[in-house]
Amino acid sequence: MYINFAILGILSSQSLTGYDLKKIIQESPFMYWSGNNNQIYKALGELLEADFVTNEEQHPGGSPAKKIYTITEAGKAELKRSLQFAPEPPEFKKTFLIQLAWSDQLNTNEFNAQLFGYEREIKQQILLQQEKRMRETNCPNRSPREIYIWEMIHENIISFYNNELMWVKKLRQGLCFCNEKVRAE
Amino acid sequence: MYINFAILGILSSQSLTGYDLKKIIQESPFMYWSGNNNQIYKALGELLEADFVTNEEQHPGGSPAKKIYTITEAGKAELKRSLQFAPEPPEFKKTFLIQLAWSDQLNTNEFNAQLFGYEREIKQQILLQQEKRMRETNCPNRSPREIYIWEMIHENIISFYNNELMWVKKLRQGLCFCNEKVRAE
DNA sequence: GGTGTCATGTAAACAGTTACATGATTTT
DNA sequence: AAAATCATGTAACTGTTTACATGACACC
Repeated sequence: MYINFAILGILSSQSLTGYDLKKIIQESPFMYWSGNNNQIYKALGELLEADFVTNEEQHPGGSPAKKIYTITEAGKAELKRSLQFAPEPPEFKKTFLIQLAWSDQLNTNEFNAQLFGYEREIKQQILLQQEKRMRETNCPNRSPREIYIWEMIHENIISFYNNELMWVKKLRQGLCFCNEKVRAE
Repeated sequence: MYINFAILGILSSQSLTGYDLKKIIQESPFMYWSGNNNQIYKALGELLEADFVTNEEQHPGGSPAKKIYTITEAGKAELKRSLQFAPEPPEFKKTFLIQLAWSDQLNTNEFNAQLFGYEREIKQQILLQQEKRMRETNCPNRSPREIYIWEMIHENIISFYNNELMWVKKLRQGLCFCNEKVRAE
C-alpha cells in the first residue's frame, strides 16, 4: 500500500492532521489517489497500530477531536526502507484507446468529434497541472537536490500529457491522408 | 465498465469463447486488465443477461462445456453507443514518483541504484511491447483506416514508455550538475 | 503416465470511490 | 442567520487481483 508510504513521506517534513493530509493528497499531481476519507483514516490507523506515527489530540473537548500525527523514528526507518523497494514500471489507463480501437464503425464526423473531445480533455489536464504547480507552496526546508527532484516530478507529469497531445495531433493528421487515400480509390 | 465494451469490440469481428477472450485481453497492450477469469466470465454473464451476446455450446458432453459467444444486433448497437461516450482523460499510476519525491533521504549510491532500476524496468517494458506488436496477428478483414488506427495505438504505448525513458535520462543528467554544485559549496 | 494447454467457473481478499453522518468553527 | 470550511469517521459499492477447484484432451 503505497499510500501509507506517501503519508509517511508527507509527515517526514511536518506533523499534520488527517484532514491536512487529505487536502495535500487531493492537490498533488503525482499522488494518484482521490484522497477520500476512507483511505486516509484507514491508513493512519494502520500506521498508528504499527507505531510508525503517534497522534496528539488538541483541545479534546471539541466534537471531532483534532488529532495531529507525527512520524516516529520507526516510521522514518520504514519510509527509508520503502524508498529502496525495487521500482515498479509506470502504468496507464486510457479508456480512450478502448474506444479508438473499434471506432472504425463511426462515420467521419462522429470520429472527428471523439478525437476533438479527447484533445480538449488533455488540454484541460495540462492547464490543471500547471495550475497545481503554481499553487504549490508546501514542504519547507528543501535541499537543492530536493527542489530539483520536485521540479522534475512536475515535468514528468506535464510531459505525459504533452506526449499524449502530440500523439492525437499526429493521429488526426495521418487520418486526413488516410481519408484522401480512401476517396481516391 | 469498459471491459464489457472491450469484449463487445473483440466479438464484433469474430465469435470466441471466454478462454479466447481472456488470452486476447492478456496479450493486449492497451486493454489494461489482467484478463483474469473472474472479470471475463462475470462480464460475459452480464452481456448475456442484457442480450448483447448469445452463446452456443459445443459438444455438450464435455465437462467444461465450451461456449462460443457471438455478438447480437443489440450488442453491436451498444458497442457503437459506447464509442461515442465523452472521452476520458488518460490516467497514470507511477509508484516510482512516490519513491522519488522523498528520496533525498537516500545517499548518492542508493539513489542512483533506484534510478538505474527504474530505467531498466522501462527498457524491459519497451521490449515487451515491441514483442507484443510483432506477435499480433488476430483481427481479420481490416480497412485501411482500421490498420492505421491500430498502428497508432501501438505507437501511443511505445511513446509513453519512450517519454518516460527520456525523462529518467534527463533527470540523471540534471542530478550530476546538482551534485557538482553541492560539492562546490 | 506426466505435463501442458484448453475450458469454465467460484471464493476471498485487496484497492479505491462515492456517499453518508455528525458537529464545531469561520466567513459572508 | 446562512454558507463554507474544518475535522473525523463509517457504510456500501465497484473494480481488480490472486488463488482455488474441476475436468477434458493432446503431446511427449
